[in-house]
Amino acid sequence: MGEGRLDHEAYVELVLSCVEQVPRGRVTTYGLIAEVVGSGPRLVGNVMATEGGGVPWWRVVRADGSLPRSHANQARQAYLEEGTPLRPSGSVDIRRAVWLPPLAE
DNA sequence: TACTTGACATTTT
DNA sequence: AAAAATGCCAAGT
Repeated sequence: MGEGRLDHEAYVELVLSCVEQVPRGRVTTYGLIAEVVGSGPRLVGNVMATEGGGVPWWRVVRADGSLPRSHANQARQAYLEEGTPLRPSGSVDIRRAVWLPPLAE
C-alpha cells in the first residue's frame, strides 16, 4: 500500500462525501460537518476552498444560514433553482432547510 | 520558524 | 440587531 499519505486525504474525502450526501433543496453547515468528521469548522472551510470544486458546495452554509463569503452570489442562484427555503434577508432559512449529516461513514 | 490568511463558530460588548 | 473579540486548525508566504 504505497499510499501512506496522511489521514488528511481520508479526512478530505470524508468531508466531501458528507457534502455529496446533502439532499437537493437542503443545506448543512460547516460546524455540523466538523463535528461529524471530528475537526473544527475552519478546517472544513479550507477543505472546501481547496478540494470542494467537485461537490455541491453551495449546500454548505454558515451556522446562521448566511452564505459562504466568497461565493454567496453563485450560491443564491443555485438556491433559486433548487427551491431552497430562503429568508427575506437573502440567507437560507436554516431552521427549515438544515440537514443533519450521518454520524459515521 | 513566525506571521498572515481563510467556503467558520460562539460569546460578549 | 450588529460588531468586536476569541478560539480554532491547516496552508501559504
